[in-house]
Amino acid sequence: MSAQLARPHILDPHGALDPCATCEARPVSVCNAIADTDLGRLAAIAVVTETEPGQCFIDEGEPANSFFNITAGTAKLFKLLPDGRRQITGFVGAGHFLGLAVSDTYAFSAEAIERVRFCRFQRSKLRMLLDDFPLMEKRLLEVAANELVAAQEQMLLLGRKTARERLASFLLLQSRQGMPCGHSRRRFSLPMTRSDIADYLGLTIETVSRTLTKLRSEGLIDVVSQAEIIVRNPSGLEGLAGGLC
Amino acid sequence: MSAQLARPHILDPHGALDPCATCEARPVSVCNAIADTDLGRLAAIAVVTETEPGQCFIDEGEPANSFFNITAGTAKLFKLLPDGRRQITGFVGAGHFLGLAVSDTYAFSAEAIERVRFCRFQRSKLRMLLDDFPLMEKRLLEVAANELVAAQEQMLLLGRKTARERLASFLLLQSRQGMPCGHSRRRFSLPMTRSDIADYLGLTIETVSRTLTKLRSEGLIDVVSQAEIIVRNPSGLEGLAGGLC
DNA sequence: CGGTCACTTGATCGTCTTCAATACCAGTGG
DNA sequence: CCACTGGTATTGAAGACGATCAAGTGACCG
Repeated sequence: MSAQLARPHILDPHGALDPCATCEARPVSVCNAIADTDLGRLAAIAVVTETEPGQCFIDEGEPANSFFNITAGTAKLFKLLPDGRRQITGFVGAGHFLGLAVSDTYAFSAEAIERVRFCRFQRSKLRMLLDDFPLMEKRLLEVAANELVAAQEQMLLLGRKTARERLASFLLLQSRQGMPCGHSRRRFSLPMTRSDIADYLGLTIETVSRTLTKLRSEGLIDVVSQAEIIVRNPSGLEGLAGGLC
Repeated sequence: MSAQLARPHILDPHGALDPCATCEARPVSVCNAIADTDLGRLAAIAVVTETEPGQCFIDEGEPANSFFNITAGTAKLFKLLPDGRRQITGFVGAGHFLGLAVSDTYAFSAEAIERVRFCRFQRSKLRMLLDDFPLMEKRLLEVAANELVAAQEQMLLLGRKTARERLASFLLLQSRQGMPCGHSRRRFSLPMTRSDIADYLGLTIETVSRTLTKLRSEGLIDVVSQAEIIVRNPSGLEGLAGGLC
């Protein structure tokens, strides 16, 4: 018998540390639908992985063998046109579940912006697990429903809002990122580049840059550094964004 | 005792005709996750309703008390900006389930294009029912996942495609409407107006009209009547649409 | 036959894109 | 310490695509 580490109370039956029990993303993730006592089963099929910034960990069109659950860092999801035009469909952080599509290939690509850590689940294994934990399936449905609402909001932005309105909406969204519902930060930093913002808002980097400058000159925001934003006039921004809920 | 109607074999225990057993939308709807023997419970909480074209049956921002399941006709889903700009997020037909949002108010409005028939379910009642039929919850998750994929495709369209490409994508989508996966019709009719198409594609009616004329003059399509389209060159359209899966 | 409504077509305009130059910043090596 | 480099962001000028404004067409209907 090999030497045991300390803290045997968080060892699972196989003698390894249970990563799920101590996972900092659990409170904000679908995993919280699984009781502590059953957490070992989830941990048993989770493969924790880390990626460097700029690294792609999901490729549109490839066979969809895995589900993913982000536990740290930020990634961008995007779709490409044959000629290289790109649409970023979302920025995802800790707690976000990926790969829900029913199709047998991924419908989008995912690339790490910051260093990203995630759990990878083999689809077939997770599906079996879900059969035993209907509560988690319920949570997934909730999550999917919320994402659908967000997607519709983004369609409104892309189809009908001006560049100014898009930037205002985007900045407000970022200021609420990770905050409890109804709250926001006045000061926050953007982990993504201007190019990412442009491809998320259906604009060019030049228009993003120009519009940010304009918003700054009007006193609505402050651009402390390239990545650092301060919202000077939240209600003004909200007015511009046009009733983003 | 009151007089009985004929066809007693499709009477449910309460003596009313079971609408679900004979529903023509059932094969294409989430209801097919419920076994024939349990169908009475679903029918018991379904309120069948019909709406005239142009009538709104879901209003964005109103308390979300009901789920809906379209059984006939076509409706448009849309969001509005305070100044009246509109983005149509989808056209939905028989089998489509509405109201999945977790929020306590609707995130979009729905208006009948053709005469629409749907089942209305009180949210609380359907939620209780779902607890007893996890298979239906599974189906809902599948449906939501598929809609999410479609929404991302639409974001790509709205954010990065030109007017020509948007029309091409839209026409291909319509030509596949209601067809088994991988199939499409060469000839089909559009139930919606140019204004609806414009608000779905993030364009104006003038641009939609002009672009259709252009596609016709190039021999890609034929516009038989205002509502009737024939695809003359499917692969040409697909090339334009740019890899719509 | 006049009215309405949806659609089409034309002319002009404006927002955002494209192309191009410049600024900024961190890292590297002389 | 300072030039050099590569990547990212900003700013400027010109151009294009789609929007806006406006007029005309055709179908349907009372």
